[in-house]
Amino acid sequence: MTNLRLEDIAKKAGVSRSTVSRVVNNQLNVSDKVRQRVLKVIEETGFSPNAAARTLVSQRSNTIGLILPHSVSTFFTDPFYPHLIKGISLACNHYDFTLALFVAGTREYQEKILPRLSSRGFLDGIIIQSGHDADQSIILELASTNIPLLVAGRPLYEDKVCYIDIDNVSASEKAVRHLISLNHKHIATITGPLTSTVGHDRLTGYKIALEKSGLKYNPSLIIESDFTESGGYNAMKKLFPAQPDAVFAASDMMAIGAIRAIKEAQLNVPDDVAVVGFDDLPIPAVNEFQLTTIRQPVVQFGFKAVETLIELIESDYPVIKRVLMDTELIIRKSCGS
Amino acid sequence: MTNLRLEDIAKKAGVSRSTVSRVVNNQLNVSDKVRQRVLKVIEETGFSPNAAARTLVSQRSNTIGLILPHSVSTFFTDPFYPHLIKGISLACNHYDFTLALFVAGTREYQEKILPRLSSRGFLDGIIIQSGHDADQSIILELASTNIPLLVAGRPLYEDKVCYIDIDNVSASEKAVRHLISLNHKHIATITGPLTSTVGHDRLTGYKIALEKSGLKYNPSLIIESDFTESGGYNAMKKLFPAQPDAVFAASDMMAIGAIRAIKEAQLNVPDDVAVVGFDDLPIPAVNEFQLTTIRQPVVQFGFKAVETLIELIESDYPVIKRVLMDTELIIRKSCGS
DNA sequence: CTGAAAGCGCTTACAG
DNA sequence: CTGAAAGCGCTTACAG
Repeated sequence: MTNLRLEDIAKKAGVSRSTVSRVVNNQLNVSDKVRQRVLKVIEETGFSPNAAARTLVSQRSNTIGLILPHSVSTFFTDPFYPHLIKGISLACNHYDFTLALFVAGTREYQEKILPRLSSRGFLDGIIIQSGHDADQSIILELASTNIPLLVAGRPLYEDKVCYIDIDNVSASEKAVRHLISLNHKHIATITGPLTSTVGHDRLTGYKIALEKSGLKYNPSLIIESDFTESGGYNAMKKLFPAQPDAVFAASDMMAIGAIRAIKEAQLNVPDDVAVVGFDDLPIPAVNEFQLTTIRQPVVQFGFKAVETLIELIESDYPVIKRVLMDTELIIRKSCGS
Repeated sequence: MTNLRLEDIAKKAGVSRSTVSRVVNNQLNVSDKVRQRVLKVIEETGFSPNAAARTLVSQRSNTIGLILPHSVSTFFTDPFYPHLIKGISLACNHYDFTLALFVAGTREYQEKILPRLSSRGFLDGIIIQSGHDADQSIILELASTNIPLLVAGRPLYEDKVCYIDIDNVSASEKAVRHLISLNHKHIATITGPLTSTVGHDRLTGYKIALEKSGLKYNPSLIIESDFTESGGYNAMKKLFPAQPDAVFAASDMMAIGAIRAIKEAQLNVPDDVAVVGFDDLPIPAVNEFQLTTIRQPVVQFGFKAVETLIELIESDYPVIKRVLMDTELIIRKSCGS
């Protein structure tokens, strides 16, 4: 564990530096006798090779960066992020990569971080979690560094970069179709911010479902909100005049807020207003309200993101990749049956 | 942004490699004329120095590791972690360090991660978030690698390693003293797991407060729990027979669970049973119940942890550091006035 | 103020 | 199967 070099191990084992290197890297062209001798010395000394030297010569750091850009203030309330990080960490451990985490916070920090991100020989690839319009410039900047880049969340200029996302459009369509199949006619939606592609895509799914089933599209049944509980509550209050018999909220937190508003209005869920959410958060409230919702495979999403990035890293020529992940409709009681 | 080297910039600017290096590193012994010329070429080419080469020669990676060990299943529900990560990230950005995150998950992964952690030339220092008994072996293992190590959370063998922690003992003492000052006589406590130093220290503070004020120590007023809402709820139910007039819960979530149990028992908070929590979580429930609690400076804690680690890294000889951070009693209505 | 040279600790053709 | 040597891209005394 001290500052031993390959050279020192070589001397102790009575072989050359090259041979020790081969043993360390599990190459086969070493006689068993020599290998054992070298392994013994390594064991005894606790030697482990210098990562920087390895990176320098092999041009591979086995490190990937995860960037959470400044628009992520929900980082602290939304269980999405811990789960995403879990999935990414699992995959990094599995594939022997190290994860460098960058919480950008503000534009100022983005600028401080950028040089570090783009310095050669540091990161083999980068995942940036986004989907918000405000992050598009940093995405394009990163894309121009030639370091393999994967956007987690559909970016605005999707033709320029590789990305992975939940299939928000068909997930939402699935949720709304379920409401339609239960014979609801006046289906409202509370959207996420339409400055983000997530917000946008979930609204698109809603529209497609209506269209396919021949239901009328009614603008007064659509309220833009912000993914939060209080946002959902306020949005629901604005929806009452339009007399919806069902609501598709683009997040569980908004669904929970909406339910609070519905109950305050002395109405019943699901009899007066059916509610479907989105996320399937592992929080007590989702259970308490028996929320029907869309389950996002967040951990798998993170895992798959790393796998996809590694493919990009190992590909010899530039490729454009798109990955969309399927979701599952979880039927509970908030929309009747 | 392509694979330019110092050498290439030198050639384009008509100077030596050494000079370019000096300019890049902002050293002063370069004439202004030459500096400008070099800077211009750097600007035009988008050159940025190779991090691995730099690390190799300078023996400094400017990267620190944060390890979240396997006992951290609360990672996904407890806002402590995102806030900790925020503080650590802020400090890393500020001091130009990069954060490598290791979510150990299981013992198996701990073993996979360990070689990477201890490989020379990769991390300048390591922060391990812990305080749980189960993590002691990995802490001791890391301590033996000679890489500067800071434990975030008081470790079991505190004489062997550097650590930073919230001052849990005096925080709890402060909380319980507050209850005593309000004339409560039968003060119960719901502790965290006593297999963790946090759980332990908060209980110690409780005992000290009682002792100092001459109140009798009554074992039936102490229930061990697990920091969760349902844990607090169940613990409170067990406490009723002992007829407490106040409860100090070692976490806000447990306090909220306790309040639920108290209300179910048709009792009133704070008139029948006063409640004090611990954390001051930024969640709606804390506000809703007007919970009197101890505010932990979690973001500052993370920031300070990085600063302390950097001191360790920059110190020429091994030192043992201890940092305890102060807390604040936030008085709301859950314990009367 | 500037440059030539050594060296950080590895990997990997190349030769034997 | 094994070793000598070159080279990855920097920094930093040393000399001028």
